[in-house]
Amino acid sequence: MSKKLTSRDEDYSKWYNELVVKADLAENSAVRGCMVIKPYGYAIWEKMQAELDRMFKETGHQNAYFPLFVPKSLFEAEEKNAEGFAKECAVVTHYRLQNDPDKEGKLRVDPEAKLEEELVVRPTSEAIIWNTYKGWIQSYRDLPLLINQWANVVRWEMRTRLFLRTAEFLWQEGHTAHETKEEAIAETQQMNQVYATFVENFMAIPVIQGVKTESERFAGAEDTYCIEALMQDGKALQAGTSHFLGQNFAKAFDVKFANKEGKQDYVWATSWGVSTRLMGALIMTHSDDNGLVLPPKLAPYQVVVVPIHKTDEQLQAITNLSKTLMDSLRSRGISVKYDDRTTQRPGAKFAQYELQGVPLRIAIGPKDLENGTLELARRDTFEKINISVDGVENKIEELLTEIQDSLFKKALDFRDNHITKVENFEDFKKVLEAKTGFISAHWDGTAETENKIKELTKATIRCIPLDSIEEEGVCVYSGKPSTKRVLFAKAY
RNA sequence: CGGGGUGUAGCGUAGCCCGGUUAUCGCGCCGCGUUUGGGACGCGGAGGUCGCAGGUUCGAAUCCUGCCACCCCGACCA
Repeated sequence: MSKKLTSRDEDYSKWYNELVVKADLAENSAVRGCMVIKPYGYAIWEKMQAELDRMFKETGHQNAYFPLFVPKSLFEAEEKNAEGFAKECAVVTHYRLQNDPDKEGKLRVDPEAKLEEELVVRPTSEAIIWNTYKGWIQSYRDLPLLINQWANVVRWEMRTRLFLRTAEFLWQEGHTAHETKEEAIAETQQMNQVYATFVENFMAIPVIQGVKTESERFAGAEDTYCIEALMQDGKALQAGTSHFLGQNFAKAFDVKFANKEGKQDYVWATSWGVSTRLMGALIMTHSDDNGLVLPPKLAPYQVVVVPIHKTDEQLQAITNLSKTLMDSLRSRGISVKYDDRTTQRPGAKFAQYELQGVPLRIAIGPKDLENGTLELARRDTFEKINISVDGVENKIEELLTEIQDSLFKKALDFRDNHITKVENFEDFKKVLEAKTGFISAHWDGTAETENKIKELTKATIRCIPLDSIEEEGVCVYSGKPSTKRVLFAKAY
């Protein structure tokens, strides 16, 4: 009914869902828990993919592709990993349908076509990849093996949410093999840093780099590095993870190599991934009650031009002027869309592009034709200026940079204002209730305390920040001694 | 799988308690015209197995039974 979105303050979830649908990013599909990513949403994902892919290649990685199906026997080889994902696996048991003898026009699963061995639809690809790596690695000369795959994975979640948690999602997963423990750890850290750089510089989302506690660690990993972001509702979002897998998978899949001394040794492994969940982070970090706000580096088009006219002659003149301007902008690498639809009025177009988060909007009307000007409007601040067409390219370029920077600063301010140091459990609960956000507190290092706090407050340890300084303190819950603060928060 | 809720046009809904003849309204959609500097207006029009299956009744969107789906809160999770 209402063309406006539900306000963020009123109902954050509702706002989020409406925004995703109305900004034309994605919608729920008829398939349970799955999502249709619409062209506009996919265009943003493609920009993210392109930049990440570039960064992966710059750090020496190559792309490859592995099967969707993982035979159960391979899947269960690394026990902890299998156990961690077992509860959310889709499993293929048959390979054929047939006409149902009891129901005209219906099909049924052919009971004769049962697979010898069930196939697990990959919830992650360590198993199938490490089983393949066994054949690729014999010598230290084959190492390091630095491979990334762009793929879809399936995790049969109970409750799903557009982009943040869907039964099927798109991601990239890097899987590397190394000669030494040190090298593998360095790779794990490097890729976490790549993620942090990408998310901050490209998506304008500030993140905290850290290490997961044992209970939050990836199933089968020795150590999980992560980047954690803070959403506008004060909840944390895990935006990416990078795992040091030790020799767990090498041992499970018997991947040995001859080292320089001629001795057989197991390789050291890492895996790392980010998913379409980043789209959720993007939406929840920058958007407002008018819709999506996109950082210029991610916007499918950075500038939209809306002509305003009464007569065909005016439209023609505006189109001519716009073409020249757009050519000039495009030659500077700025993407522009020209919207001369006569089926929508200007106001409707303005509202639509605000909803879709286009960073800059240009309106050109009859008055501008006379004066040689145009109206330039910022999506993030709604600031409008009338400016001469001559030399406007410089101003546009400048504004795009400024918007990118100011989105990051705004998000950073918000994030930093929502990290609260807390010394006792009463304050812990108060801050979590009233202010929300991250809580920086001492923790005694035990899973027992971690679980108890989770049980009592729903807050989890998001990470032990990499830059956490050594300081004497006592655990916020147990009162036992502690040497470091960790970050707690309620999370998505 | 536990606790709560909802299913009426593409979307959002009224009607249901207290059964009654052609199922309400808004958005969107189609046609014609007038419009176009912030979500246009007028007139006309199309669109419905009222979630599904039974039952009660002269008559069911409305009452009863069973089933299904979805949403919210838990548990699980990138």
